[in-house]
Amino acid sequence: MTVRQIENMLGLLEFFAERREPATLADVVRHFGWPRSSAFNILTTLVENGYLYEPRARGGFYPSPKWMQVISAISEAEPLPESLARVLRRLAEETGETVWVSAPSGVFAVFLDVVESFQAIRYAAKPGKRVPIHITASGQALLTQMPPRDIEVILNKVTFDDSGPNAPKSVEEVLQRIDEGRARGWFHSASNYSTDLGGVSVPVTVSGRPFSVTVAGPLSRVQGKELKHATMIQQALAEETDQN
Amino acid sequence: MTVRQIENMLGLLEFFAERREPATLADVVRHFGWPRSSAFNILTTLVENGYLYEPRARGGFYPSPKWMQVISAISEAEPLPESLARVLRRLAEETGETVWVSAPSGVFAVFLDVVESFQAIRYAAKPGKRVPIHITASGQALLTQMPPRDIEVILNKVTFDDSGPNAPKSVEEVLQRIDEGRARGWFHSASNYSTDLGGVSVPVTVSGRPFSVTVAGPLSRVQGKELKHATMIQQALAEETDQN
DNA sequence: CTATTTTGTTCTTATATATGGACAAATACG
DNA sequence: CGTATTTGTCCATATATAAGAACAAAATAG
Repeated sequence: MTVRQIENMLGLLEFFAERREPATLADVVRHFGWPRSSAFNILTTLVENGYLYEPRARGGFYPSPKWMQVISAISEAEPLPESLARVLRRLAEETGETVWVSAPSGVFAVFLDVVESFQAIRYAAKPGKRVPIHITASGQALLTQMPPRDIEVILNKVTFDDSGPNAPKSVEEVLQRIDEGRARGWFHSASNYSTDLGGVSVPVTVSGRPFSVTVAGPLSRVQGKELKHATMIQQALAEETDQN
Repeated sequence: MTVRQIENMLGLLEFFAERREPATLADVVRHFGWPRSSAFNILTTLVENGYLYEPRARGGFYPSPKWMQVISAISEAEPLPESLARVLRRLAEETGETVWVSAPSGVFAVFLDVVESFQAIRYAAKPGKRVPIHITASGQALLTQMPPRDIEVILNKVTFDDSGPNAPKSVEEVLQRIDEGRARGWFHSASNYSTDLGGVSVPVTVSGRPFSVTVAGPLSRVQGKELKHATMIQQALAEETDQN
């Protein structure tokens, strides 16, 4: 079961991130269609805890710097390695496609950082996006770095429901693709999950944590470039990171 | 009424900010004493929305970089003016006391940024802290920058419940102190709100937004230094900000 | 200055949901 | 390798709470 009020408040945060200026109670109500009293309760809760304030005296609410204080404490403790950020920037330039770093999260791979392609037709994704770990290139590149026991546990829980046309259809097929990818040094996907999306992913371990770096775009544009992209990723990783 | 689930999730965030490493469901339950199923629901909600992930495959949950993405979008839009940050750092050094910038928030003044004194006995405060706008020096320095109409509306709503020994006791007294402070160029408080706390605050408007800069510490240490501190704040503001 | 509309706030109750308990899966122990 | 313990997940229902309605205070229009 999901907690509605938490989703509401995440929605509110994203609302402010887009709007980028204070909003009144009425603005919030208009945007979300929430009952006034409910919106009022949400705003009040945030205000009383110091996470929302009224910058210009009766000119609406806006998230306070307290967020920054808390979040930066959190992300300084377990930061995305700077080397991977460099790799992303470099690959974005070299490939012209959307590139990202993922990490495992249960039966999913989460995107930790994304640099979107500048091209009009591109794979649009944001940090926090999750894709099934077993049928995507990003995911398989993560799985391959785990001890067999962990892989087994995770694959025990996956389903093959939301797969694309070219996705593996059983745990055995997944294990086979992992073996292939491991031997090859990179993983690829062609409409495994999102139709018409093709991508190449390379596993990398930085300070003991498993990541994968992926380059992806519309199939029409990336097909045939798998080896080229894989090599670019590997080279970028080799040159930008020390401990690998 | 306050929304419990939102407070829970703020608590969770602060828990991670202190802990600085992944926590399992069991860790969370132990810390908060929540029922397992409830904690599970909260974690699940955050995970499904991409705000929490499992960095090391079955090694607990941790907030994802998605927080950073959203929060930095928010705080870039309405940042604390860099000039005020400089003022704070300088005053912290010069005075050796705790210093902060506040902004209005309804009947409260919120602390936007704080630099705590390094001394053992000091006023300890964090961004997000709120104090009554009408009985504190920080608050009065904000009020003095508002049009009379706004002041009237705000003072209509205040109460004199949680006042310290030296606090003004009526709206008239507040208005009088504001007049005095405005004439003097700075506001001061001696046990107005927190007993034994003394402080001096100076109003400043940056790009149309009202702020106040405050220096405060234990009464025993700051008493008699009001004018000195006020002058230091004014000088720092004059030298570090252009548009004032 | 008065009437009208908008915005913020309080309260009660029907309704959504937090929770206890029961289960399953994984890990630790003997 | 079998048993005990810990951890994660599901579900029905008693309980907390979200939301409608009604009010008050400001802002805006006339």
